[in-house]
Amino acid sequence: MNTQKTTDLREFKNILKKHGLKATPQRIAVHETMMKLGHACADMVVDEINSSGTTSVTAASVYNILSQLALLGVYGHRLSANNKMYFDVNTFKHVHMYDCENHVYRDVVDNDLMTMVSEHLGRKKFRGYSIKDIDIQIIVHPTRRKAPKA
Amino acid sequence: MNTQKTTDLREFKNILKKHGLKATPQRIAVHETMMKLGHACADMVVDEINSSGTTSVTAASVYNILSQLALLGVYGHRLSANNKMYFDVNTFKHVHMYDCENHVYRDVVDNDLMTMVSEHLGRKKFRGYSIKDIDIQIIVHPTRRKAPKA
DNA sequence: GTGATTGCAAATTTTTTGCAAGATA
DNA sequence: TATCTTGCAAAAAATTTGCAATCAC
Repeated sequence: MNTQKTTDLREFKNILKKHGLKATPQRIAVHETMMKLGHACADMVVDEINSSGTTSVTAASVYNILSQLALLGVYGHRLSANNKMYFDVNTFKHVHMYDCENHVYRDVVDNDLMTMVSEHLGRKKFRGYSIKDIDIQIIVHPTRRKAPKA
Repeated sequence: MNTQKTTDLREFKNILKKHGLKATPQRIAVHETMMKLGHACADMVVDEINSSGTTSVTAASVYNILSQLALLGVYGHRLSANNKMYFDVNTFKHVHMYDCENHVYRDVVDNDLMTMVSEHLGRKKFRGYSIKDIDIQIIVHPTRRKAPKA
């Protein structure tokens, strides 16, 4: 279970160094974009970087970079209902709110809930398995007011 | 939020009829397989059906059938960490246990937990959104000792 | 300098689509 | 019979891979 956070660029470079990874412009750009977007999938990051004009990346590199960082635990990651891998700069223990119409994630900080659930589940035994993580997602949809849809 | 269950074949046919869908051998086979497997993704269903010899289906049809049934709320569905859509015959409100090594889902019936979380979240307000569902997943990995596995 | 990293294009994997042939009510 | 469904093959969409060129250290 991951409980770290990496929002500072300097710290990010330290993490890269610590893992023997080079601080390439692409990696920096990806991380800056992730810090800006919060939750994003590869194509969003690619577009954001390439439209900013400062750095240029290919999709393949972004996929590699994001996966690698997720593997190191620097990012969280999850598959959304629209079949894309979303990465999350914030690896604090938190709940996700997922807008299933617009495919947007938002963090919900609710320590009471996390604690409550963790403690409840900690009391249970799952024969042959160890709990690695607990994932809580609140699936929401925008409260429409005008245009009640077809 | 879905709270129904469809494990009976007769009831399944009624549901099809109710929605104006025909009780084709393929749909029956898919549902029987889903009842047998509990949680499965399209390719698992295809293999299971085609290896049983009784009925034959193509992948495209299984994808269509499963998606359609999920849309009707007959099945639940979720994307797993190995990037495949898993369907779930059981649409009772329940928690999922996900073995992230073998990519296997199991239902965990824990009404206390569901109630606790629902009540807790019901008290919160999410501006502009309505809660559609609450998804709790316990990500586990096998406690290697004597190879639990299937 | 040298090994890590990127870019590029092609390959893989999962899922979807269009349309003709076939089955169901 | 009229329509819904399936099968087939090709198309899409997301992600991965192989390898040469390039860059960070």
